[in-house]
Amino acid sequence: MNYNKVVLVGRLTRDPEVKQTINGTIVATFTIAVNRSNKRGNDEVDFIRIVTFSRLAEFVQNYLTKGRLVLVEGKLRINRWQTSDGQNRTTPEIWADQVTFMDKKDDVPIVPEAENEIEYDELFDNNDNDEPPF
Amino acid sequence: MNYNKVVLVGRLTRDPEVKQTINGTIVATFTIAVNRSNKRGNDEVDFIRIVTFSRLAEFVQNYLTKGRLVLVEGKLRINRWQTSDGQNRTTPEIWADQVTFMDKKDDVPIVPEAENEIEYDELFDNNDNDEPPF
Amino acid sequence: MNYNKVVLVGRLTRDPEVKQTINGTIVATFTIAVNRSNKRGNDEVDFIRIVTFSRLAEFVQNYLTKGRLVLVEGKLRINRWQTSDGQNRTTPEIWADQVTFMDKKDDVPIVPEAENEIEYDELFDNNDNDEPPF
Amino acid sequence: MNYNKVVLVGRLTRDPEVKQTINGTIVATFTIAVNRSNKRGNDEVDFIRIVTFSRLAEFVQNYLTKGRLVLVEGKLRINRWQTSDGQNRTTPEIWADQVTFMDKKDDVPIVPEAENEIEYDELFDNNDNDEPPF
DNA sequence: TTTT
DNA sequence: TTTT
Repeated sequence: MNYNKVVLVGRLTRDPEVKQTINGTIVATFTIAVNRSNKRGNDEVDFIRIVTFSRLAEFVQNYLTKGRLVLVEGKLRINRWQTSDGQNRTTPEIWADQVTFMDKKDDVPIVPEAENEIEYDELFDNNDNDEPPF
Repeated sequence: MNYNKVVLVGRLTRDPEVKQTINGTIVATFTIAVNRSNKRGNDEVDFIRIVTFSRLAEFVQNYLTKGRLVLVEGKLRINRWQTSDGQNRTTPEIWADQVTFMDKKDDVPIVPEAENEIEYDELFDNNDNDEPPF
Repeated sequence: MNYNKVVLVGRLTRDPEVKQTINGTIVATFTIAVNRSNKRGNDEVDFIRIVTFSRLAEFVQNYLTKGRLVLVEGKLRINRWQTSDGQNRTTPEIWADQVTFMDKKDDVPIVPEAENEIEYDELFDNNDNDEPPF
Repeated sequence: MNYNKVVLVGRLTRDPEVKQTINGTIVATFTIAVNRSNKRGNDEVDFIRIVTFSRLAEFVQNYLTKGRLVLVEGKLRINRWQTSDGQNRTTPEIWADQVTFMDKKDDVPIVPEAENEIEYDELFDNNDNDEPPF
């Protein structure tokens, strides 16, 4: 009974950083600048940290660079942690499950999100009446 | 450079229908009534057809019933097809990749959507400075 | 207890059409082609009809043209109607409440969506302790 | 060319707090707990701060209470501020433009979001051919 | 009926 | 064809 979805379009503030977890999973992180569309200028920005894993992280590593415009879909996480002197801190970040280019540069592969890989027209026998395909 | 996302909350108008594709994939479909929140009454409704596959379809088959309130996330598809006498028709439907209960009945399992199954706290060595965990 | 949200990114298949309602409200409609990102080519498309009103319709009329890439946010409506010989038909369309360019051409005004027009920094007295601004 | 949208479903951790800005605008804030749907238990939660203004804030003040399940739609803001001793801090929050109940208690008014208030059926002259209403 |  |  819970739901958490974020969709953002913005530009990379730097090239992504890539690390590996202790069990070998690749993790790519980057920050996007999302301008707040206010009428008189564009001085307000949110800098939002994006985290990607595995196959999506490899895509990010290989193709995303500073300045590119991307659409990011994922979940908002509010990470809670402590400083060395025991103060509580909070870091927001998006765990992305989809990243799509919104600008064209060189040709770049589409990153297939995790989903049903079924071909629609192969699904059913033809029907020959006035009903929709399902 | 394309994106397609739909999020709906509404009630099942009937129990789901379950079929199988010619290669054995299970397909469960149902319609939800999504009321348009107009101020003076609630007479306007959109009846929206939802299609689910595989594991999600099994979940739908096992737990969704007429009248239940669900959140559905997926993609809008406008299917084009022809009647037997050659007329063009169009059927909108949502190919869901997530279905979540919004009402409580008996206890029911969470359906895990396809996603990164990584445990956050196992990811990295502890850091002992004033930096966030990544 | 209902919710209906659609977010799409796609290209205009033609220039918008503009009409007026019987009481003078301007209505601009257009269709966007939203490609389904399948791996081996890009042959599958959804053609989705978008409807805008009033101030947003004027923006659409003035700045949107065939081929432009836009992000559209709105509600899915399944309109039910009858043909002249009494057959039931159904037409899906998106009633947009936000349209944003995703490609750059000439400079074009931002269309302010209906929202809270409050300036953040004018909101409160300065606080001079360790608390966030609210 | 920027976009920022968040949709969350979760429960209020406390009753909302209500303040006023220096120019009289009412501001209601509250925190929702959004559980991460992990398979083996439900120990992980994100506590996400929600900010509402004006009419929506009044609705929040009058009807939302601790424990209620709500759907919140809005924009993610990463507020940057400084502590009294000059340290930089960051506070994430959602500026909501829609809040909807997801549980039923007593009957409660629908809060109309800012949008086009046009009645569909009053829009056009009747058409009596095989075309959809627009 | 369709966009790149 | 329709849910609360």
